[in-house]
Amino acid sequence: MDKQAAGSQSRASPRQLRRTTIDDIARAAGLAKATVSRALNGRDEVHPTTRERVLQTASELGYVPQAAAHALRTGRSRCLGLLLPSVQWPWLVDVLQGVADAVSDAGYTLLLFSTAKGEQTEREFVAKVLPSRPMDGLLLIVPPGLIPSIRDLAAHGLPVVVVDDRGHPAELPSVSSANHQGALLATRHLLGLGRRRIAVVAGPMDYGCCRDRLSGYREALDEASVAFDPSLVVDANFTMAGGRTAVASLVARDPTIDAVFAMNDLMAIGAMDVLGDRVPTEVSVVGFDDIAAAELTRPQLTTVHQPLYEMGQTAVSLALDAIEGGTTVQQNVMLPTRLVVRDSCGGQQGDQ
Amino acid sequence: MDKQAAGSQSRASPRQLRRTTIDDIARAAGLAKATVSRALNGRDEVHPTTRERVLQTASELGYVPQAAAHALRTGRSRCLGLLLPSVQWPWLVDVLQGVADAVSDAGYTLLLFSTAKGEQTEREFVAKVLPSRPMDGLLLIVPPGLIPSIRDLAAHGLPVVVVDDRGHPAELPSVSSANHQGALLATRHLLGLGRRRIAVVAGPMDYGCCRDRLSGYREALDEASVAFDPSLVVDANFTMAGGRTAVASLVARDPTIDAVFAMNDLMAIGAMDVLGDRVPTEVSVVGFDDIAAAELTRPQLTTVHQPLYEMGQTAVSLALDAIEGGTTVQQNVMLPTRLVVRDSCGGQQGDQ
DNA sequence: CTGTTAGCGCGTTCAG
DNA sequence: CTGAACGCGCTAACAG
Repeated sequence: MDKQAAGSQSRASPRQLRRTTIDDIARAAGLAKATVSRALNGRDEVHPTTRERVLQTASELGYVPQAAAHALRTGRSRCLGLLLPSVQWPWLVDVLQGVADAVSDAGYTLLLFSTAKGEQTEREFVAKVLPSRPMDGLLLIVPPGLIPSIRDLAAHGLPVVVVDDRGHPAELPSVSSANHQGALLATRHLLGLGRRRIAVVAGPMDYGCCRDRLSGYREALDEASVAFDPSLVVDANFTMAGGRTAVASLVARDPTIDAVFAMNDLMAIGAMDVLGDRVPTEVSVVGFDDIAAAELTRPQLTTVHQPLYEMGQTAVSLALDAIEGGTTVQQNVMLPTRLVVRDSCGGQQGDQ
Repeated sequence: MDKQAAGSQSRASPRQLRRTTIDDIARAAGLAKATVSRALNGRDEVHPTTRERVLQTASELGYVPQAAAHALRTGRSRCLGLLLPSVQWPWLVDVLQGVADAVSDAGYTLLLFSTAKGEQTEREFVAKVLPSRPMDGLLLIVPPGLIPSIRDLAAHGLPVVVVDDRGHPAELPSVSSANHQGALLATRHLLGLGRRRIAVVAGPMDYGCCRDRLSGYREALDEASVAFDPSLVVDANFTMAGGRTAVASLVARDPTIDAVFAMNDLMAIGAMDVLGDRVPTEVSVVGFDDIAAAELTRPQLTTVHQPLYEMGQTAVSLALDAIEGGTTVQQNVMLPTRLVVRDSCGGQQGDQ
């Protein structure tokens, strides 16, 4: 009994027409399914004439391979997953766009997972979503905490690429930017302007990027023979509000501060908020990331540019290499940063 | 070379290479695949004891259903697609987060497609990605141009929800915000401040939202018996740069302008750039969207708040209704807007 | 209530 | 070079 009998619409509703399958095109071309499959995928040798006939009727019938069937049979879905905390972190959108474009260029589909809803979401992701294997590779932009459970999955054969934070022993392929170098440039710039009491508004120190940025700061200080003063470093949480309270308490207890190096732009903006008119004449402020908003503040924010879009692209190509090359090539790519001088430090154009 | 090799230890080690299938758990529990499937999905009546046994051994074996197989068999993938121009439009990230959270809450997976790379990408999406059916429903945030081809797909049974722009005859389910009302509130606010020469920096008029915002502006003018002057309306493209040039040319040819209503925040910020110190004393500026950056400018931008996150959530639930209800319920949801008074208009706190 | 039997659409053995 | 089978993992028809 064939419920396939296309003629009889058992349902009255205007449901979709039956999709054309390789079987349809085989019948139309007077060939076998197998031949059609081969011609379409170019896997085996097929007679040029036959191949042409297949391609012809395939396009006539408007054939499009069915993702689910292909995935079931081959075990690969041509999907890439991206796990991130929240798209509302401004620097993330550029990475995301880079990922999205690269994924699309490669003929893949992007699966987006946000853990904004908290740890519950993370656990579910690791326990349920991941093992259902809806993706061939996974890009990770997450706080350090989640990584261990992910590493297990990587060990089971899922290519994983970590973006932005290689604070963890670099066991996983990763893409980061030159955090140390960026902080070095920023601090040198401040020192070049004559600043000596340079406060640091730090991010959480379990982030590798934060540790690297701090070491860059210290290296610049060393170069200039300025002593490192731990009391000038205050921890915050990457938010504007965090930057505000950090700087407020900082200047309250030490009025000699003449510069602020914030480990991201949001905190730098918060700092400028608190400092008000003292920026840039009395106090210089420099940020990190170069998010779009850095041009919106008055004065415009001098900051360390991270090649976020390119980081996204690179992460994708690393994952694709691992997937298509089959090899889990261990690779840790670091992209350069550069200082973008705007108005929040005073002085004239300089550096680079 | 031999991926089978690991099979030797697959029994002893808890990290089996071969994924456990419904078949494994059937064998382990001494039941048939079908029974296991029923117990797991709760579709048919299963004896409580049996069900318990199945659940038990399933969790012992660490069973997780395989997405591809389920999708092939059922025809549904529990995936929702989101098509958008570029995540770099600031207002979009809030919508995106709302979508991402709601999709995840529903136990679905989010597929993200960006057409930032241009029309080429759009065509490929409609021609290749969509018909491969990797998703059960599609959320659309796009320029008006793409809609027609999408409507065809909707007619073939794919639930589609349009976000933000219902300029097209409302044939598709949609989520929008009260654009007319928002513009009305904004313009009233300006008029209440004594402004009479209110320029409009418009977006492209093929967007329904822009037409609605213009009509709101005009209604407020009518209420106040202020004549509508077409020469005060200038088209721009939703960007900061566009806002700058629009306002520059506007004030050049008409120095009497005492307010600017920009149809989005980016253009409003561009306007403030050009107007400089004249804001807010001589010229008031009001925007639309209430993006995060609206609080970053000095003066802070007074603007019309759109419930972007909620719009994303709502779009998802509309799509889910259509998918799970089976019915293509025609629904057009409009969420309220409100005026957020900050500093860019001068005067005192007022209004709504 | 449960087991048996068929496929979903595709790629990949095997024969010919 | 092509065709006929088989099966990926799962659910939906029928029996029993």
